[in-house]
Amino acid sequence: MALDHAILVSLLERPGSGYELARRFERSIGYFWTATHQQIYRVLRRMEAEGLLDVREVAQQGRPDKREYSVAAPGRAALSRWLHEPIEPESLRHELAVKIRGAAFDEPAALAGEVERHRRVHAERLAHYLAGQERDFTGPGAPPPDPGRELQHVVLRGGIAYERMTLDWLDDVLATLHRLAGGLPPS
Amino acid sequence: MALDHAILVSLLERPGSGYELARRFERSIGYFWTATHQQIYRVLRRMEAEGLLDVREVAQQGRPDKREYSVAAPGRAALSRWLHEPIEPESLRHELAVKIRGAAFDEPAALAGEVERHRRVHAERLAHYLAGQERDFTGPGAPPPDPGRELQHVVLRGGIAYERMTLDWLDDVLATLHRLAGGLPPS
DNA sequence: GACCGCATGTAATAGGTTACATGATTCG
DNA sequence: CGAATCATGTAACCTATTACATGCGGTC
Repeated sequence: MALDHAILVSLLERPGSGYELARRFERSIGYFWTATHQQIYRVLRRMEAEGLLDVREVAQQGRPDKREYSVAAPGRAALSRWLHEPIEPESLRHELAVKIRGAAFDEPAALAGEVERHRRVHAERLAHYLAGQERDFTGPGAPPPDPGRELQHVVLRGGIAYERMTLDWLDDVLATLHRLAGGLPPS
Repeated sequence: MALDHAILVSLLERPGSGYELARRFERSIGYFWTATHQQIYRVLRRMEAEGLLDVREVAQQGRPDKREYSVAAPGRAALSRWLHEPIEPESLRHELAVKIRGAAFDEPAALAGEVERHRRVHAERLAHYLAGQERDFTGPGAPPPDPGRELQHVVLRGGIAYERMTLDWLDDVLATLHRLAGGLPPS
């Protein structure tokens, strides 16, 4: 049920439509929780029916109308209850690692291209996070800090640390694949 | 469909029963892919029906019989095909990060206990990985390296790097929560 | 006698992805 | 005129989790 809570947090940070939420799940919130628009619309309907959210139809000029959701009192209470419950520390789910172990039963060197592609994607994500950090937190035009922003920043620092760690690890993987491919480079 | 491939890799590394696979998914393979026994039994049945796996009924003394699965030729081909397909670099899914951002709308300090609990779990995992590394790869009794083991080792190093990064990040989170709780410590 | 480990499953539900569908407006 | 963006949804399917269920053998 964590999508429910991610939506509550995002709507508390700023009310918005399903479409806007879907876009946030491609950026900011999406750094650590993903969801597609189909899923978001489904959950929004359910949460509205459960009385956790309020809706306001907003007419717009030059654009389709939208349904702007905001968090109702019971929604806030539900979030608060969840925040005080313990959750299970979660485990990784890393498909590429399955491939790497599987490479032992195929040509290990054939995987290098795929690993390099992943490396590029992670390098882009890191650059994107760093730009966001500069823009929203550490740069000259950034708004002054407050508790909510401090917490957003520490989560972003987690994303940055994750991408840096991943890049280092993928370099290790590439070096290992090259070593296995024959030429042992000088140690 | 990645559970299928994780099972193929694990059975190629060593044939085994559903029960044994479930145990491996709590250790080694489970470092980067999780699955419960219910799911594993269901998928094994399907993969057997699809001809990807062979089964052998093994009678045991003092224990229930078991169905030992191994990878059939079509299974090996399916794995090889998958290894040559690109996969999407995946995104994090970190429930604790949702909680941290949500803490802005509750008492931030109340989250410190939960974060510390997660920190302890990750410290235990790191210790467990390091012990496994010593036992299986770097210690004196470890078997000699071969390509398959090198690849297992580089995946384990990824798990170690992940846990170290997570511990550092959780320390950052705790420091941030304490700072928000009032006393600004000397910088 | 109670509990743990080995071994296998079913059933119900929840969560998530993919494909399909519609319709307006703006930009090149 | 075509493509992209804004905006909302349905339907089918697949994947994953939780709860329930059984039975033997060994250990405390």
